[in-house]
Amino acid sequence: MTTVRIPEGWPATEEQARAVQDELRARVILDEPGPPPGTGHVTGVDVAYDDERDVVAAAAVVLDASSLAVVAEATAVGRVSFPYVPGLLAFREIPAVLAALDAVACPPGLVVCDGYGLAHPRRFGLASHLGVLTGLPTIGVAKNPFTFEHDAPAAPRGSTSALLAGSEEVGRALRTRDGVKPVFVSVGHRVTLPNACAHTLALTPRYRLPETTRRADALCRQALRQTYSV
DNA sequence: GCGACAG
DNA sequence: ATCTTGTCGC
Repeated sequence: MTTVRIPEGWPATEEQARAVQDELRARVILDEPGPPPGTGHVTGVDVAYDDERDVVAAAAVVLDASSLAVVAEATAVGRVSFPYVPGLLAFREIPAVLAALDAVACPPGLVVCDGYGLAHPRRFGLASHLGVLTGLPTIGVAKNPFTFEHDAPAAPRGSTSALLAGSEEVGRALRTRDGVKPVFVSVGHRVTLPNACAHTLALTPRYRLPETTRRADALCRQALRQTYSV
C-alpha cells in the first residue's frame, strides 16, 4: 500500500477544475483503435471513501486479458482531494488512482474506469482525464446513464443502443447479461467506441460489471476497512 | 430559482 | 460513494 500525493496546483474550486478540463480536453486521442480485446493486460481502477474521516482508498488490479487472472495489484490511501460534484468526479478520484497505478509492478495495458470518458458535460470525464495524464488507453464503464438519453438495448447479451447527448452519440448502453440492466460504455483515450464495447464484453463472461471493476472495487473497499482496524 | 446529476 | 437484512431466483 502506498500513500496518495495530491499534485501541486490541484484545483481547489469548481471553476478552476472546469478550466483544467477545458484545457486538457484538446489532448484526448480518439482516432486510435486501442489494443485488441483478449490480449495483453487490462487494469481496473476504483476508489472508496470515508468522507467523515477524510480518507480515500484506491486500488488498481491488473488482469491477464485472455484468462482474466490477476497478474498484479496495488492500493493507495490518503486524504480526499475534492468533493463530489457531478461533472468533476475526476478531481476527486484521480490522485488516488494515479498513486495506485504507479505502485503496480507491471504495465497496465488498457485501463477500465468506473464512470465516464467522452460521455461528460464537457466531453472530458474521468476516463478521458486519466488517459491524458498517463498516456494509457482508457475506457469508462458506468452503472448509470448520468444525464444522457438512451433507448433500452435488446434483451440478449451484446445488444447495444446509443447513449445520446442530443443527437451526438457519446457512448453506448451495452447489455452484458441477458435481460439485465445494461452498463454504459464510453471512450476515454486512445480507444475506439466499438473496441471499448468489445473489451467490456470480454470482461463480463459472468457478471454485469467488468471483472476489472469488480476486482478493483473489492480491493479498495478492503484497503479502506484496513484503515479502520489499525 | 429548482431539480437532476458518473462515484 | 455510503447507510443496510433478508429474500426471491437462476
